[in-house]
Amino acid sequence: MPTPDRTSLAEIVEAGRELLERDGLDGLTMQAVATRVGVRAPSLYKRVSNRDALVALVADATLRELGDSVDAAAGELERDPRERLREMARAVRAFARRRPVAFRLIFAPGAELRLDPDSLARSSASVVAVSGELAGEEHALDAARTFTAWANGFVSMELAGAFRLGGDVDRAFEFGVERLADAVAASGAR
Amino acid sequence: MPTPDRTSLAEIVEAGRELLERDGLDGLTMQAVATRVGVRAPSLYKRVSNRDALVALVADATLRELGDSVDAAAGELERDPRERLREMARAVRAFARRRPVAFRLIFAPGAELRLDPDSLARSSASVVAVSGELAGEEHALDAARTFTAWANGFVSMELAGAFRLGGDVDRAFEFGVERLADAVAASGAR
DNA sequence: ACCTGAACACCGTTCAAGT
DNA sequence: ACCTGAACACCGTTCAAGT
Repeated sequence: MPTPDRTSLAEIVEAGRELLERDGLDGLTMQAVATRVGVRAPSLYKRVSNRDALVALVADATLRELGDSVDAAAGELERDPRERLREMARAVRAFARRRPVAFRLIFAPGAELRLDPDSLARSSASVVAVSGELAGEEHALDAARTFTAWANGFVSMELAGAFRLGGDVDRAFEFGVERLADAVAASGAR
Repeated sequence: MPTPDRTSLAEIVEAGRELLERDGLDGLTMQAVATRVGVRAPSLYKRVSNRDALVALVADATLRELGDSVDAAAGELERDPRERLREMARAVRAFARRRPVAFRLIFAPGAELRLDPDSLARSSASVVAVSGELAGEEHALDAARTFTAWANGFVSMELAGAFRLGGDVDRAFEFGVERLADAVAASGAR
């Protein structure tokens, strides 16, 4: 005899995202998620195979949101590609500040977490496009990887509190964007 | 009546490092460490205040080792700074492959982990020095941060399996080193 | 068909009792 | 002064029993 559903996968993932940001990865427990969606912990296993799978779903949702933010920042095709690259870098940094815990989860996951290739592809599409404009099509992928590595690395180090030698971190960020744009553009000129 | 020590802090940290690499952060349990050093879990609390503190000691030991590797790769002062920068980047990548779990732990720590400022300073000294040679003293710190962000970002993404769009990752790495060296050197010319 | 309480194995941590 | 067993609170996960 059927019972009406008392929760849903989407609600569970959303609860996971909120708990992750509020209480860290350790605070994302099955019991806390269950309480938040109004159910007992064992019931979660009807929708999710285990905690790691739930963490992966949370990471994937965040990766897609990041991809959308960067896409939006990339803006119109007509604009100066350097300006678009700059805006994309700022969007990554703003996103990391909005969801610091999830950002770390995506870019330095535990060994078990495998990000969905489709989500990865979507999240990098606009970076590859702008990089191609700057560096030329045959260097688009290498240039996109160089830029993405710098942006994620900078933001990760900032979140980790690794910039402790003084100096102005905002200025270092803007310095980096301009140098990266130059570097990538230079490669197109060869 | 005193009892002879059956273990030491150094031995505990070393056991933690081995377990971390072998079984991941989740495998670094107080019980596993205790077994490995031949003691019961409660005894560990004589030398370490709790598990997080032990994890921090493990991270710090790894950060110092990374700093030493990069220093060694920086080599002689007389050599071409671009070549030195290249070797330093390769040293970071080699280190990450040797200790992937610990590398991730350092660059995307959980919220609680604070790296020791002294260890951070030591590990970045030679990068700042070489960057200063390339970019000029007044841009040394910004340039070092740009380079370090790229190197750590690239290696972290590689470890996370984030480069899935095909293409040659080794080539992307070498492309990145050359572009970063150019970018940083260009800033010295202004 | 979904939900629950009970149960199991495991973990971090504390503490009184041993030597 | 260090080490231990026992205990507590907590977690992930399974499963038989309820509706």
